[in-house]
Amino acid sequence: MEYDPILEYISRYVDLTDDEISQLIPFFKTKKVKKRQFIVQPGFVCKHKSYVVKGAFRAYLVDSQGKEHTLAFAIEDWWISDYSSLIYQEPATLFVEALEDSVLIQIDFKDEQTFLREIPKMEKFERIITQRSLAFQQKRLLSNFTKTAEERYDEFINKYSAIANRVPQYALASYLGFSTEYLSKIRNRKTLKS
Amino acid sequence: MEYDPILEYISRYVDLTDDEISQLIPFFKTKKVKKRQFIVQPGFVCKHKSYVVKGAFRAYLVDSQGKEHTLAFAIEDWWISDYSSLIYQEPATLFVEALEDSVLIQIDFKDEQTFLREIPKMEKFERIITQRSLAFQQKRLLSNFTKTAEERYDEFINKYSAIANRVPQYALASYLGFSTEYLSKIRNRKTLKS
DNA sequence: CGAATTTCCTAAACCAGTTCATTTTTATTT
DNA sequence: AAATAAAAATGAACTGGTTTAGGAAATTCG
Repeated sequence: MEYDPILEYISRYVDLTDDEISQLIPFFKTKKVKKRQFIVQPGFVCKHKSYVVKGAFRAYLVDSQGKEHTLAFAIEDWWISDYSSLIYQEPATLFVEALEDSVLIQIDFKDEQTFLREIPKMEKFERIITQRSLAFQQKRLLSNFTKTAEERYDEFINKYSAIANRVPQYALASYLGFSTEYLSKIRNRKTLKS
Repeated sequence: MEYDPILEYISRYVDLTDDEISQLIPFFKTKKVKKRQFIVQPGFVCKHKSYVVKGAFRAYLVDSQGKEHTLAFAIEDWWISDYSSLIYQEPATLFVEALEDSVLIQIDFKDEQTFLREIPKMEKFERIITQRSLAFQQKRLLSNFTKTAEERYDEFINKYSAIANRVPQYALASYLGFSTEYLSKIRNRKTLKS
């Protein structure tokens, strides 16, 4: 069924009864977006969290000098949003852009507050996936501190080759925290060696 | 009472009944630690999360070149631990060290699993504070990407002067992601200006 | 298909922040 | 209070990564 992927995702962390599943389903909304469309933009409050059924996204910030910094990627079976904007319901600072024609399942922020009250197991689900995101973010911060640009590149290619092959290189460079020019230099160094 | 600070903290996010409070209290353990003592060390599984009643701590990593990188500080009314080690119950990679003689309230990881089952409101509490930590971490990552060393220093001094004045400068430099020597340079530049 | 736009690559000059080596200052211990 | 250890400052030489400016490929779309 249409919502099987997201239900399967949730069931990895909590066991929902059939009843709970039917309570939950009305809160899901499918949304299609075309390449280069934005689902979140600075200045507007982020109203839902999005689960990627098909396609690819990036969340990025444009700084005062006009440079882009990618905070997150999402492909199939990942979530994406402007997290601060969503939980505090304040204007977003990030762009979230489709890198390909994509399909999402969205959950409205207010709806989520409702079902968290109605289905306590969903509190547990939220708690667990947030804890995991936090652990992930901490690893990334440490990786940025302790590793060189080239080491971070290698690490990403190994861990997330599925993403690396699908996103533009300028997006990858801005995720890893260096310039596109330097990414070229790194890749060039590597092809010379082999 | 001994546990008032932590109960007050929890009550900012959820309303506990007197019953729930008495259910919860047996899970708290007070612990005193001396300056330079470690409450978490690499290789050992982190067994509790700690709420700081009095004192100051830092969580840091030592990289392959022997350099230290501070992931977090905690003073009164903050929490600290090696988060990954705690939630996955795997060996820690961080040191968590007391920067002053301190007093903690600790919650054992397994005990927490128990009361999360017994007191559903605590699931909500955990969910909310984890969400906030995640939002905080994302801001920090973006700040590292978009700002210069001096801007990050200024920002920290403004937002967390209480911490900045209490922790050694090498710890602050390693939190902000640059060398102690460079921190000296920044401070020197500033005192010349004024 | 062909034109326009977006993405990717190259190379030299440059700079923010590091490294190394030494000194001064401040805490801690006896 | 002296002795020792820990933390902070200084300055010169250096380097990892940026900037600027240009050209070559690859996509997109009428």
